[in-house]
Amino acid sequence: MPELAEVEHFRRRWNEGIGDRVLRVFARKGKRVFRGESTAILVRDLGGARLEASHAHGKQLLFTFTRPTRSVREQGPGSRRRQQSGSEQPISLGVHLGMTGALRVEPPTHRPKKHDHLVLYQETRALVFTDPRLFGRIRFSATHEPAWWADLPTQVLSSGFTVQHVARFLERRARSPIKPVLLDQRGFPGIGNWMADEILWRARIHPRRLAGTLLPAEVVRIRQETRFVCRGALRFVAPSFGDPPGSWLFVHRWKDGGRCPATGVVLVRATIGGRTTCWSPALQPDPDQRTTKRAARAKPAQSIRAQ
DNA sequence: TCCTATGTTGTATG
DNA sequence: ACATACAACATAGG
Repeated sequence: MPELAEVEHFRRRWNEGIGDRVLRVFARKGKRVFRGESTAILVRDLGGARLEASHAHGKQLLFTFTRPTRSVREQGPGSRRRQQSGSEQPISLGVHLGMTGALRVEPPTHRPKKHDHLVLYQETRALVFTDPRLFGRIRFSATHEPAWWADLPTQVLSSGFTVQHVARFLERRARSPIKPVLLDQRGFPGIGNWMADEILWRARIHPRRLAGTLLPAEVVRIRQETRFVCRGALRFVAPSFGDPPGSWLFVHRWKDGGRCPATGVVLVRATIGGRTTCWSPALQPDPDQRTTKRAARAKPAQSIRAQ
C-alpha cells in the first residue's frame, strides 16, 4: 500500500509514542522483515530506550531513540555514580513498509496478531509494525544517522529537485519507458504505482513513452506534476488516510469502465514495466503509430524455463 | 484454479 | 561498469 503520503501517515501514528520509554520489545524472530538484522540485539538495545523523533524520506522511515549507556559494571552496587547525563546511547530503527506494511498504535495490553512482527511496548500504548506479505524491512543501528539514511537521493519536495536534476535522471534511463523510471526510488523517492500514473496523466504523457524521447517542455511537466501530486497526496492522504478528490485519476483508476475525470473518456489499463498502469487515451497519446501490430506480438507464454 | 495487489532486489542479458 | 527486464519474495482476496 504505502507510497510517500501513506508512509507519512504511518509515521505520524507512531509519533504518539515520542517522549516515552520502551519498556518491552516483541520481535518475531526469523521473519523476512528482519533480514540482515539480529532480533536479539534489537530487542536487547531497544528495551529501555526512549523514542525521540521520527523522519520520513520517500518511502523510508527512521525512528530515533536514546538509551542510558549500559554500564560495564552495572551489577556493582558501589559504582552507581557514572555520569548520568551525557552518557546516552543513540539508536535508530529504520522501517520500510513494503507492499502491505502498516504502523499502528494499540493498548499496552496488546497481544501480537498473526502478522504483527514488531511491537514496542510503552507504558500507555503499544507501537505495532505489521506486514502480511513481509516485503517490508526493519533496520537497526547504534547511531541516529545510519549510512543508508545518509545516502538517500534528493527528495521530490526539496530545492534540489530541479528540472536539470530530473532531466539528467531521465537521460540515464533514456531507453526505458517513463512509467518504470518514475517508480525508480533513486530518481523519484516516494513515488509508487498510483502516484506515477497520476503524474503522467496530469503531464499528459503516455506511460510507454521512452524517457529519452521526452521534449524539454515535457520534462518540465514531469517535474512540476511530480511535486504537485506529492503535495496533494500529503494534504489529502497523510492526515487521516483519506482519498484525493474526484478530480484526481486516483479515484477512478481501478474501476472497470472508470472514466477520465477530465474528458469523460473510458480509461485504459495495461502492464507497463511489470506494473498495472492506467491512463487516459484522450489525454495521453500512444507513441506507437501502428497500434494494431501489437496484437501480432508473440506471447512468450512457454518461454524456456531454465533447464 | 487462476488472477490480482499503492514494492524492492537479485540475476541474467545486452 | 551501466542499463534494462523480469522472476522471486509471501499472503490474502476476488
